[in-house]
Amino acid sequence: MQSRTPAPRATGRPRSAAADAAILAATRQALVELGWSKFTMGDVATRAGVAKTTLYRRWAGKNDLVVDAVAELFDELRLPPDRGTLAADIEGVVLRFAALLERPEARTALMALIAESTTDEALRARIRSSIVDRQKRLVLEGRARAQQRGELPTEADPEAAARTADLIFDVIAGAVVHRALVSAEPVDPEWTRSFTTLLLNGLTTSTP
Amino acid sequence: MQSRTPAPRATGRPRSAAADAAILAATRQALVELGWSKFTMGDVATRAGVAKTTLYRRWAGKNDLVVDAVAELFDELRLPPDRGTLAADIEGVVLRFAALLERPEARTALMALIAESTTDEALRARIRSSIVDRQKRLVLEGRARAQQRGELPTEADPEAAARTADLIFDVIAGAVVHRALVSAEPVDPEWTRSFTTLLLNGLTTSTP
Amino acid sequence: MQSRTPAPRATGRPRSAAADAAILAATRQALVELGWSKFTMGDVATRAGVAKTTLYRRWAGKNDLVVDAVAELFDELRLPPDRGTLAADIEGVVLRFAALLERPEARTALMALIAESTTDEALRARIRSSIVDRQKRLVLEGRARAQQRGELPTEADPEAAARTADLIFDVIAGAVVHRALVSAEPVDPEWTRSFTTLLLNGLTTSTP
Amino acid sequence: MQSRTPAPRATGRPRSAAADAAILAATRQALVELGWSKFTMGDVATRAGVAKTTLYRRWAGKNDLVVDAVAELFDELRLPPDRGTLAADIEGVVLRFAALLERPEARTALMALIAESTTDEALRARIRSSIVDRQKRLVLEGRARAQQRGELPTEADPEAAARTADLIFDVIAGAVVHRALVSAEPVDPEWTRSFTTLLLNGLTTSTP
DNA sequence: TCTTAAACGAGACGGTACGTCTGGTCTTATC
DNA sequence: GATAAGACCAGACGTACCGTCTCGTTTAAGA
Repeated sequence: MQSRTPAPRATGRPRSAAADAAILAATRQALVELGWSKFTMGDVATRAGVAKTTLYRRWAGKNDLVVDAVAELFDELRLPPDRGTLAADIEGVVLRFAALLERPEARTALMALIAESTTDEALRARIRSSIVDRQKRLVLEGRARAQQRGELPTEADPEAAARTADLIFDVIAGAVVHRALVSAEPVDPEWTRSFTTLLLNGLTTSTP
Repeated sequence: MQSRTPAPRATGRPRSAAADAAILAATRQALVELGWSKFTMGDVATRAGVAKTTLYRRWAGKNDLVVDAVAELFDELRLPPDRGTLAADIEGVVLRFAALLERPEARTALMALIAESTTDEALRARIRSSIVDRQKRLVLEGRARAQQRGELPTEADPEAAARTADLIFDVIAGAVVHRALVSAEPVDPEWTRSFTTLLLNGLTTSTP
Repeated sequence: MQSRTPAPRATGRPRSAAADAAILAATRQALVELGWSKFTMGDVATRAGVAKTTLYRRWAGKNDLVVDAVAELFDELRLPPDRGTLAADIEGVVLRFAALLERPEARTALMALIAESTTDEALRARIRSSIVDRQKRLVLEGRARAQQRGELPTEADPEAAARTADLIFDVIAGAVVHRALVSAEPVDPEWTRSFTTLLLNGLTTSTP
Repeated sequence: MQSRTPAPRATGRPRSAAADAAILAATRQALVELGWSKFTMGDVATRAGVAKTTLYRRWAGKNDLVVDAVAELFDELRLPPDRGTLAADIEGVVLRFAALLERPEARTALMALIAESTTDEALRARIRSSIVDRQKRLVLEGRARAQQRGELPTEADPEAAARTADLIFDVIAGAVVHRALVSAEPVDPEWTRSFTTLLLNGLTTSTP
C-alpha cells in the first residue's frame, strides 16, 4: 500500500492520513450498498468527505482503490489456533474464509477485480501480491503443523512441495469460492466437514 | 434463452433470427477484444450491424445479453468419450473445461457476471439455469460410468448422492477456475494429473 | 387536400374515409393536449385507432398532416353578416380571427408550421395555399362592401388595389397574431375597437 | 441572461466565459444551417468545441438556449438617428426590424419559440423579458420625439398612453413579421412607405 | 362467386437525438 | 503543495420517435 506514496516529500502540506482511512472505509461501505456496477468514484469521495482529486492523487482508478480496500479485509484472515488435527485446522480455515466471503464488499469486489484482471496484467499482479499470495501462508502453516504431528510426510523435493501447496490452495480456495458465490449455497459446518473428508481421503475412499 | 421471447406473438413483423445470432456473435467478439469494462452495448450493436433498440428489445441490459452469449459456449462442453477409468474421465473433463476458460470471452464474462450476481438475485438465477446447472450433468454422467465399472459404490440415499455430486462439482469447477483465473497458472496435463490424483486419493494418501 | 390522393386507383381495397377523419381529429386533439414539441405520429395513430403506416400512406410527415388538420379550422372562418359600416365589419372579422387563435391547436400549430416553413419552401407554399391565401377573400369582400357603401373609393389600378389588399391583410392578421401570441394579451372588444380606429383613421388623427 | 447564473459561487472552478460566447455563437450558426427542427444540442456542443454537459449546466434545454442566443441579436436593434419626421423614424425602424428578420437564425428561432411558448408559460415569460419587451422602447422613444416635434399630442392619461404604445407595437411588429414570414414577401422601402402612410393616415384617408 | 391487389393492424427494424451519469482532468481559492 | 469545490471533455447509458419494412388479415371492385 505504501507503494503508492513513492517518496516522502519534504515540502508543502502533508497528505492527510485520516483521509486515507476515511476513503478506504467509504469504499467498502459503498461496495456493500451499491455493488460493483453502481460503485462510483464520486460517490466514494462524497461519503469520505473528500474531493475527487484527493482520490486520484492516491489511486490510479477504481480498481486500484478497491484492491487496497479489500486487501485490508483479507489481511484479517488468520489460521485458527492449533486444534490438534489437520482436519480440524482445515475446517477452521475454510469456515473463516467463508465468513469473509459472506461480507458483501468482499464478494462483489473480489470477483469483479478478477474479471478486470483478465484484461489487465498489472492489476492481476497487484491482486496476487496484495490479496491472493498472502493467503498461501495459511496452507504452508497448516502443512507444517500436520508434518510436526506426523499426519503428513515431509517432502524431500522443495519444488514439488511448493507445487503441492499451490494445488491445495487452489482446491480449497476454489471450492469455497465456487460453493459460496457460484452455487450460492451456504458454507456451513456440514458442508465443511464433507469437503474436508473428501480432501483428506479422496473420492474413492471417502464415500462409505 | 427462450425466456426472453415471453410469448409467440401472432401479429406484427416477426423478430429476425439472423439478428439474434449476429448479436450474440458480436457480443463474444467484443468481449474478446475489449474485456468487460470497455464492453458497450452501442459497440455490440455496431458490430452486429443492428440498431441499439434491437438489443434492448431482446435483452434488458449488458448482463442478460452476456449470459446468453456465454451460455452458448458452455453448451458446447461435453463429457469426453469413455476412457475406461474414472481418473481418465476426470482428466478429460478438466482439460475441456480449462480449454473453455482459456477463451478470453469466457474468462472475463464469467467472473464479471458472478460479481454482478452478488447484488442481483435474478441474475444469479439466470446464470445458474443458463450456465452452471447444465454442467452438473457432467459430474452425474461421470459417476454413473464409474459406478458401472465398479470404481465407485452405488449410494443408497439419493439425497446424499445429490449432495456429494454438488460437492464434487464445486471442488472440480472451483479448483480449475481458481487455478486458471485467480492463480493465473496453466491447467496443463501435469497439473490435471496431480489434481485428479488428489481428488481420487485424498491428501493423506496421494502424497507418496 | 385531394392532392395527397394523386390518382384514383382502379383496384384493391379503397382507403377508408373514416380513417381520414379520425386521424385529422386525433391530430387536433393531440396538438391541444401536447403542444407541438411533444406531438408524435405514433401518438396520433394510437388516438385514431390506426396503424402508423396508414398515416404515412396519406401524409409525408408531421408537417403535412398538421397543415391539413388546421386548414380545416381556418376554413370555418367567415366574414360576419354585413353590419352596415366598415368599422363594424373589421371588428367582426378581427374578433372571429381572434377566437380561432384562442384554440390551442391553432396557436401552436400555426407558429410551428411557419417556423418550419422558413427552411422548407414546399411547406411554405402548402401553408399559403391551404391556409393563408384563403383568408384574403375576407379583406376583398370587406373592401367591396365598403366601396358599395361609399366608405372607400374604387381604385382604378387593379395592381395597386391588390397591393393595398395585401398590405391590409398583413396589418390586420399580423397585429391580431402578435397581440394574441407574442404579447399574449386578450383580443377583446376594447382592444379591437382601438385597433379598428387606428386602422381607419391613422396615428395622427385617431388619438384625440 | 444572468438569471441562469443563480448565485456567484465563491468556490470551485469558475465557469468559462469563453465557453458561453462560443456556445451562443455556435447556436446561431447551427440555426442558420439547419433550421429549427434539425437543430440538436449535440451538434451545438460539437461546433462550440464543448461537452454536452457544459450546455446543460447552463441551460435547461433547446428553448432556453435559443432564447439567449437570439436575444443577443435583438439587443442590437436601435432606433435610427432622428430623421426629422415621425414617418421617417417609423420607416427607419421598420427597415431595421425587417433586416433582422431576414437573418435565418432569427426567422426560424422566433416563430418556433413562440410556438413552444403557447404550451409553456415560463418560456413565454422568458421570451417577453429577454426579447419582446425590450423592443417596446423603440416605440416609446419614437413617440417622445414626435411629441417634441409637435407631430403627436401629449396624452394626459398615462395608462391610456401605455395602451396606445402597446397597440402600436403590436401593429408595427405584427405587420412586419406577417409580411416577412407568413406572406414571405420582401419588406422593401416601397412596402415600408405604404405601410407607414397607412399607419399615420388610416385606411379612409391614405388611399388617394 | 371467385380472384386479386391494395389497404389495414401490428410491431420489428436501422437510425438519431435526447438528457443523464461517470470517469478522469483542470482550475480556482484556501489552508 | 495538498485540499475542497466544482467546471470541464469525452463518451456510454437507456429511452423515445422517426420513417420504413414485413408479416398476416380484411375488403371492395372486377372477372
